[in-house]
Amino acid sequence: MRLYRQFCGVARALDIVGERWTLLLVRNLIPGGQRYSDLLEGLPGITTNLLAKRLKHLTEHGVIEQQHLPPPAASTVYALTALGHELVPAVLALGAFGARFMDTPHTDDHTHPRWAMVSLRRRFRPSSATYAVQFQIEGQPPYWATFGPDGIDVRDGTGDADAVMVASPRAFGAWLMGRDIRALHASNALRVDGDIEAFAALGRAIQPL
Amino acid sequence: MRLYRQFCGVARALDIVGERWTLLLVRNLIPGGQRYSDLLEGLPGITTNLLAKRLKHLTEHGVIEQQHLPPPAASTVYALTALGHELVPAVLALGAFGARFMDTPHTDDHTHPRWAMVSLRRRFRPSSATYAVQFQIEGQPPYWATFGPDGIDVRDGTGDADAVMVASPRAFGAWLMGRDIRALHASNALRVDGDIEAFAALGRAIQPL
DNA sequence: CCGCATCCGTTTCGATACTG
DNA sequence: CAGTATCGAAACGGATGCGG
Repeated sequence: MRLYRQFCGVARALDIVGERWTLLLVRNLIPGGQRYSDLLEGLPGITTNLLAKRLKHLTEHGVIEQQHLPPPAASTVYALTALGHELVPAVLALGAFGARFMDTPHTDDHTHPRWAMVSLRRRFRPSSATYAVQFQIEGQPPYWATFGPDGIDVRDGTGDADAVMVASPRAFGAWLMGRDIRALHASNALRVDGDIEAFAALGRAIQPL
Repeated sequence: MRLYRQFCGVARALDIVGERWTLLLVRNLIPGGQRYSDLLEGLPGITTNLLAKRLKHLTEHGVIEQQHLPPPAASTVYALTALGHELVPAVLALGAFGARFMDTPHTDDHTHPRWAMVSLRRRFRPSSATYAVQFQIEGQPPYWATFGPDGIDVRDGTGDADAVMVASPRAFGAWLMGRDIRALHASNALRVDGDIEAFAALGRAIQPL
């Protein structure tokens, strides 16, 4: 791999995460660690050899690490290290820039709930009320989010929640694009168990794109 | 050029500025527009064909534009558009990440005062006092900075200043690395005309790397 | 099936030479 | 000064193989 050899923070960062696919790989790990095959599925178009190469490269630079889950999980996942999490502001800042180009939707674009989950971190504006919610999106691992005056945290997993959304990726996407949660619930596009006001509050706190 | 084709802000951003050299080119334009040859000099290692290609690509996407300066300047410069300036937070965020790898200085790294000027934008912590200063670095175009409680602005050019630094790139670098301005001035490493307290205040407001 | 490694055609990049 | 043209080297994309 080629280095810029510049005594500059931006160049140093790009020496590590400037190659193709690398920052998207980091993006997908922000909510939590993932297995090799999960990453392949979440990065449509990447090839297996390149994914392996990027994983090795990021591991060597301390951005990610392999975590061996205890039995009976019997699986290893790649997860961001503390250093890797320092990249989150840069990923979100790039997302904020790129978001303005999302109004022209190329028809054959891939979509993925995980990318939208990450985008919540920059679209969220602190709200007065504090809630915890759970997302059960069809075909996806569960996501758990807590939000309030201090910001939002979205991550893989489950936990105590004021409300649980059970939805298809399509219905989840509609809600993220601004559709009212009560209207979606009333039309049976999705189901909410618990205090639906939690999702209504979150919806109001999310900025367009 | 290859697109990721993902409906995601991060991917959209990388479709535009994810190629090699592109974000470094943007970095060099943050203080102000530059000519083709200025960019070549400020991006050591880039080749002329690649610079031309990147300039065309960024122009097509509205990130930069050619500005034709009025006579007698008789020159055209490439400058960030309003859209291009929206990339500044992302560039600075990457710089903040990469800065932690600058403690291991590869001996053959290139250095450039312009990169350091850009880094001031993220290293500066709002100060109580408001000043305007001018940098006259040997072999470099003049830089003008204003700073105070609201932050800092560093850009190409000249203006009313409380103090003017006349220094070699090396002395300027020493000051940026934390050396006291009065000590440097006393040792004749550089010259300060005007209120030296302006540079002392700026030095105190700059975080290490 | 998961987690890669290998092979190979295509694209991009880097180095140099050259032109309006 | 401001690029364009050419060509070898490296990176990337796609398919396939292979051990646990």
